Amino acid sequence: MAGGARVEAIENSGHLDFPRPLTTVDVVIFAILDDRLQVLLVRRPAGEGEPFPLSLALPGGFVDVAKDRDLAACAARKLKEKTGVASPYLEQLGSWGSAVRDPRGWSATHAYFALIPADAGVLTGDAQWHPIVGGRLKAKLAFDHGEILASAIQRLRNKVEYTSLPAFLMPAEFTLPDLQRVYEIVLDRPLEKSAFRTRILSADMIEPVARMRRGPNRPAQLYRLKKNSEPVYFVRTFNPPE
Amino acid sequence: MAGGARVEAIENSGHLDFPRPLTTVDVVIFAILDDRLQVLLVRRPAGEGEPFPLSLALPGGFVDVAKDRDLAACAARKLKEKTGVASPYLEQLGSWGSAVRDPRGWSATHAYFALIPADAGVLTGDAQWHPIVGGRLKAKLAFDHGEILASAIQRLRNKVEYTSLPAFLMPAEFTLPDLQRVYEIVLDRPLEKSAFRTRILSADMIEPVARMRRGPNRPAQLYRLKKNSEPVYFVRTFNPPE
DNA sequence: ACAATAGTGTCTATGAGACAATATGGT
DNA sequence: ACCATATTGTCTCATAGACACTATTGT
Repeated sequence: MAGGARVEAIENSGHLDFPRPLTTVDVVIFAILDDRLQVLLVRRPAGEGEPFPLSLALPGGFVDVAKDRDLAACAARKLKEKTGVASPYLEQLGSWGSAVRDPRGWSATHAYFALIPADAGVLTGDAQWHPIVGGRLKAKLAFDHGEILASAIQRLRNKVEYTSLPAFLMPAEFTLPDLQRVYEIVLDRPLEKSAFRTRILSADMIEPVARMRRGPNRPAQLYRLKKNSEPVYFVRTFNPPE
Repeated sequence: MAGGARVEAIENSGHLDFPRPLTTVDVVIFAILDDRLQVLLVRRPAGEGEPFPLSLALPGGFVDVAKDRDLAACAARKLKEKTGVASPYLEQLGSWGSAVRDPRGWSATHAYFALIPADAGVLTGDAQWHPIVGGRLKAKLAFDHGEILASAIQRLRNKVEYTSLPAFLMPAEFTLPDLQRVYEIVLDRPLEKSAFRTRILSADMIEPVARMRRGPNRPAQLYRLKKNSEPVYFVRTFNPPE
């Protein structure tokens, strides 16, 4: 911070009295629905002076210096408001700031990245799920939110290669084939069954529960995430194809 | 942005008229000097009303909405001012914002992370190198800069396990043993010679130049980074010990 | 019995770790 | 010749990929 910032006291006052950028927080919220990766988007308001009226945008908004203790709390609040989910996987994605990204002036947004289980929470208000097809969203988004979303998708795919992140997209109980399907949906390529099982089981991240999933075929063992739900890092990626 | 943010228009204008956080950019600049990883720090000014007077801090300062086109440009400017280096490896580290990190009020900083070669640039002004010993800095830093630095060290170490990042800490020409030494300094553990060479050479990130480094023993081939200096991601980490 | 999916085993390839062997300069 | 470091090779081990095989349910 502040190498040269001149802070003058109140009498000397007027200190810190230079223009400040607008400060917002936006959240990229992913879930798996209908066997697809989907992202939660809201529609911009149409009011007078609103930028990008009625465009789709990431949920987010201005930091409320009275209400938000810190950035992560602000992101968690926005997530809770839109989805009702209280303790998801939430990590910081990065920040985007420039003179031109918001027509109202120099602005910087702190972007977060959340994974929630398909069965968690209930949508509130104007938020809706939109599928990611072929690693992209069909629609154009307001501001630079398209860029932010692309960055989130890339980060997710990247991390899925070598971490247990998809576990946070799963419902409370799930089978190994379920989990593999989620990995495959995110990576958009098939994975090899036995290598997948070996990796996941030796990572010690899930534990079997006493029930099986039954269907018109051989039942499958149900698992749940182990308590300490930190993501696990594998020492190798899934070897990319080609 | 702005899903629910109530922007009150007085009629229509005067909106956006709520308190905004202070916005700064800080840069964690690493280099290898004296066979150690070092970070560039500045001393805080002592003036009236300055927070953390005379403490050590990361170089940085307020975003200048008149001068800085975007956050990355702001970070590059600050790096240039302190080191004279124009095009280093520069990536975003994350952002830290809260009501209490700066006594002057709610503030958010966008932290960047730079790697520069030992022989690049010349320090200007108040900036000085400080060694990282045992993965930590001895001194306490102003604000939450200790936390930001710790995060940068962790990110660096993490990425060094599976990327070619240390290449950006090297001078224009270097030998493979030089590069290995830098990896070892950052990771603070020895690496195995032949595995290291195989990995680096098969990554196609460096190319031999026509000269050798000569000394009191067998000469070593000099290499340089290949043109497109994107970092390379390996599919495995260096296997951690134990 | 059959279909369908769950789960295991076998074989090969790749690349890391350990460590030995060889190469090439200066002195 | 000898020292010191560079560079290469050999052997073993872990894990991914390919793919076949076995297991267990409902119908």
